[in-house]
Amino acid sequence: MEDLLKLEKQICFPAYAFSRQLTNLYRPLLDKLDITYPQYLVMLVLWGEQEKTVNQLGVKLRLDSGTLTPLLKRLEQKGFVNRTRSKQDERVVIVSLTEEGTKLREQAKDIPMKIVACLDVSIEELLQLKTILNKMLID
Amino acid sequence: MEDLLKLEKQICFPAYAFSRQLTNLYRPLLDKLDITYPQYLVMLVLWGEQEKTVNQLGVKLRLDSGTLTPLLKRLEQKGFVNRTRSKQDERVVIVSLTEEGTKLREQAKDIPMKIVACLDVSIEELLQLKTILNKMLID
DNA sequence: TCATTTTATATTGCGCACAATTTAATTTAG
DNA sequence: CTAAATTAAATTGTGCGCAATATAAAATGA
Repeated sequence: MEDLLKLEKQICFPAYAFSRQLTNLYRPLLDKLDITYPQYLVMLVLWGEQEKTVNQLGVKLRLDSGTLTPLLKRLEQKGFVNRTRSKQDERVVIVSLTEEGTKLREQAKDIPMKIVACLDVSIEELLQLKTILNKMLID
Repeated sequence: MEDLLKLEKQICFPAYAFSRQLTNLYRPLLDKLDITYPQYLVMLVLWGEQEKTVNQLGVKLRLDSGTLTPLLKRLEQKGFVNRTRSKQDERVVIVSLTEEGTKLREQAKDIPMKIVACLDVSIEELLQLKTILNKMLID
């Protein structure tokens, strides 16, 4: 008789609520760096790789130019990234870290730890969650 | 040496990406009912309980009036819900299903099945995911 | 070669999310 | 009983997300 049209039966609602809860947990920490959670994700990529095209960022973060272009302009305005057209291909925009953007990493280094502490579950469960989620991500 | 400031090391990014992937999976199905995913969540609650105040919806869905008020106005405009002030307490707005809103349930009944089919993982893993996520939801 | 197609980014428009503030009704305390 | 505090929604403003479209540069092909 199980009625799948019950909020309590849904898997999708917890995923949606959890995702929002996460960005709310990040908010006070990221406020100190003057960036938002999606902006932080871009910075994470750039801290790892120095520079990326808009397209490459989009593939990594699963976001399109409609989201990234204005977001990157805001990061540029804050002075954390540069946006320059590629000389070889004028269509391509290369996003790179400024000195300020590079330095920001220092202030961000203990954020992951603090977030995990908030979540108050075991590392095993976190890894388990990550494994399942990654498996469920299509592509 | 593990560098937690790596996108690949983050648990939060898969959660964020998965949540967006879900609403993208729902979109083509919900387009046919002319509602969005957050609107669908409101309908789920009302299909179960007939009527709720804005506050009660907010508690269940973890959304505030800043999000719900305009969303509910859109559902009202589509003819799926009524919004009426409580006679006992004029501050309270009661949201209830219209006949159209009630009928919409019929068209939604196989959506959960279709979504699960898209995800292509075992029921056990889904339940495991749901358990962990619910555990991680604070409150 | 030069029109056609493809690709990369940008723009527009809509609907969330959420912080901060406002408005108005109810509760409470003195 | 009334001033102060609390509560419920609404409003305002900012930043995503994403569909749809536009723009412009590069690649392809007859």
